[in-house]
Amino acid sequence: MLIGELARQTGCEVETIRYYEREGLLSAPQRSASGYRRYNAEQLGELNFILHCRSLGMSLADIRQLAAFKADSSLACDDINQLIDQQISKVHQQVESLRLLEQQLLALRDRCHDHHTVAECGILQTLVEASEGEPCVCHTPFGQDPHPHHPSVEKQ
Amino acid sequence: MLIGELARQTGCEVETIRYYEREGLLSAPQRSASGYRRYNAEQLGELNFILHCRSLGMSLADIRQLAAFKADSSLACDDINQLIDQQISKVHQQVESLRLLEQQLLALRDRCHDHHTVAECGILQTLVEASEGEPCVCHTPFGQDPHPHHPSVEKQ
DNA sequence: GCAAACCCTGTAGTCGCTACAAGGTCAAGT
DNA sequence: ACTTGACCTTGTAGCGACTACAGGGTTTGC
Ligand SMILES: [Zn+2]
Ligand SMILES: [Zn+2]
Ligand SMILES: [Zn+2]
Ligand SMILES: [Zn+2]
Repeated sequence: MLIGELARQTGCEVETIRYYEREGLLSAPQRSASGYRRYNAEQLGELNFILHCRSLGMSLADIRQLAAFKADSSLACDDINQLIDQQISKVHQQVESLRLLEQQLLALRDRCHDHHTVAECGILQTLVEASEGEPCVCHTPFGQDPHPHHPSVEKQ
Repeated sequence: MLIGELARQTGCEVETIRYYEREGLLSAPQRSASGYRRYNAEQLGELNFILHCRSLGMSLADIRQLAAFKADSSLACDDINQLIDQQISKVHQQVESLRLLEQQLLALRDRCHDHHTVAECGILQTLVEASEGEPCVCHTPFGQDPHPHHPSVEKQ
């Protein structure tokens, strides 16, 4: 199986497969006389493992870890559980901060209903006023502390 | 006001301020004889505007757009509303997919309770089985379609 | 014998910063 | 006058997880 066929079977782009190999996630495949990569069922499994973990939002570093555990099955699995727990709490935090963000955006959106000129747009007014130090609907929707702004979302 | 003072007043890192200037988001400030950037209240407002928008998850491209609107206030504000609407729907989608992700991770986590060896770890077993084409708890928790996996989270 | 479809390597771009390195400037203390 | 340290400057490279070429080689079918 050539790389294009593997890509078709997994739905993964050819360039991404080569990238995973470069990153040491996928073991280097055999090569044909002309240098083409030849894959077998084992590497199909390897790639599907990676894609499955990626679809669970895991980083490539996490996946490398998991693959190492897979290789040495006599180890204790506490580290696996911890890895998943960390992933869960990371995702949970992201959900929470994005939900807050959505509320803030909805409050901001509520400042402009009809279409008129920019000069009268409540959204832009709110944003400008906030930049001048006044409290804003988006960040103080329910009478919370006015400012500071920054750490609403930690990573995007 | 020098760049360090501006950084202190806004909570923004010095390097980030220079980056915003390079990206054309912040207007180039006056310079002292020795080349030091000197800021005034106007640029403090500009930077706070950017930081406020960033804290709402907007991209620098979006902020550039908003700044352009701010400059020409005779335009119709429909584009502003549309920009915010897009931001809302983007964030909403992220929330939804991350919530699904959290459920999937919790289902996976549920496969391993006690600490034992990797060979017996239900989490790793599930991941390996899924990579061999079998349905997995994480992606089919309530009897949904088994596979395909990929587009669970679109951007991270 | 030639075109299309595939494959290869290597490099650079994406986004929003962050972290240097290598140097210049300025105010205070000795 | 000299030194220390805090500040400032530019430029470049790195992060993560790809994506998009450029510039070539190979294979297949007609
Ligand atoms: Zn409006
Ligand atoms: Zn606000
Ligand atoms: Zn376990
Ligand atoms: Zn799954």
